[in-house]
Amino acid sequence: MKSEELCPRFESGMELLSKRWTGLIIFRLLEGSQRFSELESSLPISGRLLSERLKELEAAGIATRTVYPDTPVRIEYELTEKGRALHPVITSIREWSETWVTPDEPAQTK
Amino acid sequence: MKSEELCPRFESGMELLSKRWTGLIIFRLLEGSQRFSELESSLPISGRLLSERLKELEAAGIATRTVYPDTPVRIEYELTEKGRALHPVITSIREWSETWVTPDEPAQTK
DNA sequence: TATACTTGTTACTTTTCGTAACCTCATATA
DNA sequence: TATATGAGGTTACGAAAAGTAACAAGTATA
Repeated sequence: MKSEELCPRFESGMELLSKRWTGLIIFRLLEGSQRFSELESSLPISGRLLSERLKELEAAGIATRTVYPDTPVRIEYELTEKGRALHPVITSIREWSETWVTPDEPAQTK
Repeated sequence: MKSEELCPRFESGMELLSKRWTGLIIFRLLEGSQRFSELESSLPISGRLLSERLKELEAAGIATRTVYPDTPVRIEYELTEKGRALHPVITSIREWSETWVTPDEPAQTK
């Protein structure tokens, strides 16, 4: 009565996406490249965590970081092809949420 | 240059799904109802967390817990309609993972 | 009485998160 | 020269969540 093994790629992908804030950051980046401060002000995430997550996304090949030596410096984060391929995932989560999540279901149950 | 506000339902749904293990538990339950011990042995999650997550899924209306007074007692966890509606989400994550996650990308980078 | 089985819970340690203060680099201003 | 300003972070530290292992409740059988 054993279930099958988990596919390691699926497990790995799920682990990436199930880190807190990762999904929302990708959602924002799907709208187009974003600066650090734009992400920070448009999401309920602190600078420390945002910095950490962006490094993880870069390391995973999902986003890129580009430095523009303007003044003051401007840094743009942008999805790679691998990152843009997450569009259907985010879309399906959004569709499910719109249908099934009730408005009185608070994001944080603190 | 402000981004739009996040849809509260989307944010809430994302938060649910981005809790560690939630996605994998739902993946297993999509295969059919499962007992506590089946979930525990088929996923790399400890009993303590599994118990916690199943309570959360029940509270969110995604899964149900049914007691069968066999001997020893048998308890089955099963998805509700709201839970089964997550099928497209899990499927899209699986498709993305199979295409984009490299085999050498370990689930845990410990 | 003792043992076994399932479904958890408790106690404890380690890791991750959240908050706020601080740092760096490049200009701009007094 | 001194200091102020803005972007993009980093550091320090207490709080919360996760990981681990031992134990407990309920029921049946030896």
